Amino acid sequence: MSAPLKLYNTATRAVSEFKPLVPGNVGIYLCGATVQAPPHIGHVRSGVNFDILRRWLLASGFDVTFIRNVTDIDDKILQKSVTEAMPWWAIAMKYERTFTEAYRALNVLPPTYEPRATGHITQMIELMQKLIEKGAAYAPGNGDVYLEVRKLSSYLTLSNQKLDDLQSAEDTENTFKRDPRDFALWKSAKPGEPSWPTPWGDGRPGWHIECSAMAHTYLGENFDIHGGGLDLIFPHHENEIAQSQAAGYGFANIWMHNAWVTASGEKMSKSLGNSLQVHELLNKVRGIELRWYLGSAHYRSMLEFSFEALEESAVNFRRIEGFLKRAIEVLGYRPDPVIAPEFAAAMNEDLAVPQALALISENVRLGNTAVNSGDTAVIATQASEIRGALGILGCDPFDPIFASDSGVSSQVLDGLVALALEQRKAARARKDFESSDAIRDQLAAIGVIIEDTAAGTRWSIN
RNA sequence: GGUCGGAUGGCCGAGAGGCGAGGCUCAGGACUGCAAAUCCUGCCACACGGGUUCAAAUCCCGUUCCGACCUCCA
Repeated sequence: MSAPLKLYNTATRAVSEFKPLVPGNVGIYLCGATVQAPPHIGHVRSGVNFDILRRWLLASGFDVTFIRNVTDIDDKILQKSVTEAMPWWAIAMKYERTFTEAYRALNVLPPTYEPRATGHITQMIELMQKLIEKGAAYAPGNGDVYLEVRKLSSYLTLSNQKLDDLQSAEDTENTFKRDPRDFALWKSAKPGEPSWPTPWGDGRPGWHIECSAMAHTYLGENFDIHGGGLDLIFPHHENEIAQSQAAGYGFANIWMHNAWVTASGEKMSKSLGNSLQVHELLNKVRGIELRWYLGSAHYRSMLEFSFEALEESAVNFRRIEGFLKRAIEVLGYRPDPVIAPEFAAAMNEDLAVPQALALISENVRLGNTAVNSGDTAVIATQASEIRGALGILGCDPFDPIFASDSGVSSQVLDGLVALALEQRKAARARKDFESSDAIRDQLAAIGVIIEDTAAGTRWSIN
């Protein structure tokens, strides 16, 4: 490829050339879901954004090891366990499935591995042991284990804060901390809650330890990219860095954070709560259209959600899809995906998807003009470039994951529509437009849209 | 209080000293029996006040407004 890939690094607040630790290989750790509720579109925006990164790295010739964790134990899961009267592990699995389904509906590639927190207790204990040995962490004796942040040589470098400037936590009930800013690596067992044995007593993981342990397990002491939502910078990622570096690991080279989905300017999870769940929106638009929408803004920009914007975005996508369908009808085959140099240049500039979208629009325009004039060479070129771009964005309509059902039922459908179109054609031939329009209206009423073209009448399902 | 990010045409959304972003909507036009689809044309915006410059949405200074995080939110 021509120009090198450049990425924004939250740690340096700058866009710089991406150089993997091992040439040709990229290790990515993405903070995945805490499975305590079904995913809303903010969750999957993160999934989609990093999926685009992954696909682009793959297309650029890298081998990518992509780790996306599932945090299947935390306070809220335990709360849900009470309110939903189910074991905590059943809650976790129930919601993990909803995430898996959402990712699948949006064509987010399955990670190379998807570790669960509770499957890595051993690694967490090892990490804590190391931290205690090095004097970075302490076990006050009640079963908790804390990281002593005052002792760290550096802390809060990612969020650029000063320890003393932080508003102190309100809950002063915890008297086991040496400093209110120390955070729990491990929490002592409370009655009725799940726990695992450790040298310091029975308990369960704190929030941050699992990611450090799992990233270390699968990607090693140093790896290339760590990603997640903007809101994870502090405390989650700061604490991951603190733990890992105190243990002597280099940890992540580049930190990437996606911005939120907002509504009326506010972070969606605040203003709309859980109302924008993925499965709800999939009743309004197809998965490929929702993905197109979520991927269309730059990953570091807030995406201002509205149903109108979603619908507009879907209309835009259907125009692209419409050209591809027409192109294939004219050509008689599916042009193979090709990565246009301009598209590559845009993607290499910190994944400038909006610029890439403008290029696709140009491709569509040129392609449609070529369809009108019958210039098959141009049609093929434009269609190939569009498919190449859509493939990276995870929105290729011919991706099998988006394939609509085929088989017997669609054969019958083809036949029925063809029958109706024959009738209409006959009516038009005898200038009986009243009848022909009636057929068109009736088809439209059941969701079959028809278009008369120079090459004949084509139809599609609305 | 600390840290970080915004403010762009009716809407979404890029860009970042001069050269049209793009999409959606809308208004004309071409094509069509009429539609639909498609193409063409138009709508020329950058929170406010100063300044620098031949030239500022873009740089500098100041102001206003909005949002996020501050120890279990993507």
